[in-house]
Amino acid sequence: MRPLFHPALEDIRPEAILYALADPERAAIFAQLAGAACGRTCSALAEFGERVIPKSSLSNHFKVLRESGLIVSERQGVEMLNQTRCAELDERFPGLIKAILTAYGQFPGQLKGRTPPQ
Amino acid sequence: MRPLFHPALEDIRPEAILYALADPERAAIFAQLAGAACGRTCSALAEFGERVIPKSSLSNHFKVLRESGLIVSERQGVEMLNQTRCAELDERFPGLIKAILTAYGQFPGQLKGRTPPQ
DNA sequence: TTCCGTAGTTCAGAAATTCGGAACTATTGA
DNA sequence: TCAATAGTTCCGAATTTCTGAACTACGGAA
Repeated sequence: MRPLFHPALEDIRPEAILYALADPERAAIFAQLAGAACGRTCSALAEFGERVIPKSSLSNHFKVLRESGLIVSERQGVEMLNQTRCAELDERFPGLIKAILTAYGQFPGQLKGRTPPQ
Repeated sequence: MRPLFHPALEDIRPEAILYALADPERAAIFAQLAGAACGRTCSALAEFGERVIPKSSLSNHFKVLRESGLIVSERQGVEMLNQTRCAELDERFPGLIKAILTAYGQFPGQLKGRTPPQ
């Protein structure tokens, strides 16, 4: 298992962010992470409406989000804890993440992940 | 030659916009259109740094931009005049287009299209 | 220490998408 | 009618995406 790669803030590229969030499943995962108070595991975000995302696909989604610079993942025992890099990102690309999440937010049917438990 | 399709404003989807602009070539084309005072033809935007974009690829880029709702294309004699739908889009997805163009703008090497003649 | 269960990663082949040259269509002007 | 220009469509090759199956990593129980 190779160590997880996280790009430095200055290496984050806009096209990678747009690519990562152009997939509604990934956008839903990211939106849930952005809405959660604390980090969340991969498997906690495996539902997208009716569909249960296969775990290899889910793993790949997290990899894309991580390597594009949108999230940080940290191993916590058996699980991975994932968190957004929203604050950093907003410094680098002002308004970008918020505008994207707002745009998706206008499509109630679009971000179909399970509502995070409070 | 089938007639050109342009989605209605309310049918424009955020994932389509992100997908279209996740490609640096398309983003460069769009940025130039956004910066131009008047509409521009396809062939006027065929350069991306060193590379000359093949015309079938260029045609496809314009199709993707058009069908995602980012531009309108109108035949003007032999040519096509292309313009952005920035104003409309900003109403629907506030701040989105500007944030994306600003993000790309931070990478001088990224948007390599030819500078439009004044 | 070994074994088991859970969480996530990696691999590999199938399916889908993208790329771009060549052929085609549309329009204008001679 | 013909030639030239601008852009589109077609289609095969190359690349990318998807996902089941096998694998790795870690923790807990005995």
